[in-house]
Amino acid sequence: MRVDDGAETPLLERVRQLVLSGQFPPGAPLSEVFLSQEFEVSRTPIRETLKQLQHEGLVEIRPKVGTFVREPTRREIVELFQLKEGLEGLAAGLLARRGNVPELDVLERNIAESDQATADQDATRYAELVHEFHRTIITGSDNSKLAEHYDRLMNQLAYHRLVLRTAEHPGRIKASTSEHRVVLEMIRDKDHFGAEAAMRNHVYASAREVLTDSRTAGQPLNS
Amino acid sequence: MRVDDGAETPLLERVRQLVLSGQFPPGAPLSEVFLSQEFEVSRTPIRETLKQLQHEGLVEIRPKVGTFVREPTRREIVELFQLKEGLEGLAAGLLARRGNVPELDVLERNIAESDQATADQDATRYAELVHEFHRTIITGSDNSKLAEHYDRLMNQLAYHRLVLRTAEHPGRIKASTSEHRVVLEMIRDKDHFGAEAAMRNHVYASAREVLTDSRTAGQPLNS
DNA sequence: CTGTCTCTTGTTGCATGCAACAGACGCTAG
DNA sequence: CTAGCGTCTGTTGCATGCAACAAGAGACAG
Repeated sequence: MRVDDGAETPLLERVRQLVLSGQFPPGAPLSEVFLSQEFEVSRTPIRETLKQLQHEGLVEIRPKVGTFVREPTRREIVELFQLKEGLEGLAAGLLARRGNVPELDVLERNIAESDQATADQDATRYAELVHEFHRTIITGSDNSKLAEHYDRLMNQLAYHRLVLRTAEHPGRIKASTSEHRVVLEMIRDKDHFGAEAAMRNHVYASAREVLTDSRTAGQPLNS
Repeated sequence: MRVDDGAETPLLERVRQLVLSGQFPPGAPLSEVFLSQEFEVSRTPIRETLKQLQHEGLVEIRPKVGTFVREPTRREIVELFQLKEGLEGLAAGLLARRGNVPELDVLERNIAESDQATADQDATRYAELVHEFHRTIITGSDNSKLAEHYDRLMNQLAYHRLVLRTAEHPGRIKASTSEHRVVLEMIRDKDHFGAEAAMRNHVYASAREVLTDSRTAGQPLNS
């Protein structure tokens, strides 16, 4: 089960991508009639979709006024990263307790491929692999509710938009992969305390990277 | 900001209470027309409400078939308690870092009142206070996103229904209040590692109590 | 008696119409 | 020039109509 129901409504996905694409600046109005024309459906399903997106924190619905693209404030991003640290740490700890599960080999391969991508200077592929590593930790925790909340969190963070910027720091890349390796080692040792701590340190470090970077880069992270 | 939008729609709250009240057994159908008559609104707002409740995990919408009351499986309850442990632990740690904030005095008073309620054998009041203690930890973490996810989690757990059963174990009550005291002490000492650990231990212990109790009690926790 | 096919009924999913409201613009008075 | 007021447009919120679909009952053949 992913973020909403069993079979993700294509419409929800499409509208979400539209707002995540960034082609609407924050604060831009998303009128129901406009979207219904854009996606060739009636206002009713658009309405339902917008409510979901509001719930995910991607848009803001001002009652009787309209729906607007919402960019998280800097403070919210900090909060979300704190949560991310907690959830991923929890997941790593749970995964460590599970012993030898196939996810561990997936992580192993991920690290190997990450090394390869680093050698190839393939930043895009590297970003993908990072995402995959973290996602595997989550699914490997074997806790569907945790996964649900995590997906929700990542949607709110619009994570890929953030991580692309940091993927260009070569120093960070090396450190990050090394941290991944430590996490996996701890998990293999069934050291769930260590795994949780290592994962949290890793998330914390990457969050710091993203936040300090975006501050200087003057991205439109309002407030 | 609470669980959904700024000003909680009364309808959502009312329908949620209806399904949480337990007067519909799990699996019972919730037809839109029935609810629309029950609450004297049209099907459209009912529909939106049901989608929200599905998202909260309280009902299951089988497309083209209908909406049904959903009781979390035992496995899901375990998962939710794992999450609860993580989130509340995280919150306690964050609160500990904040130094002297008014929430600490609220917690202090809460413990005092809990002692009083214990002396008075007032189980209902005690359950309230427990809930309040945990909620204060959350708000005291000063992380609105954490609070959002927490509220969502608690809705899924239908927590009060569970905790009422455990409130009758006098031994557990004493231990629980004592654990609360330890948590507060750690927070006052700004020992965020200790606070987090203490909080997690506490949540873990109470979860164990609830789960072992309900297993023997044969509550309708299916699966 | 059992398996299958059809039909019927109840339900959802979506489109659309209408009323109510928020906000902006322009006009007027001071 | 400015403050205040009225109107007007665009938008949402909700009600309702209609088509499509799923599941169950019943009949019928084997």
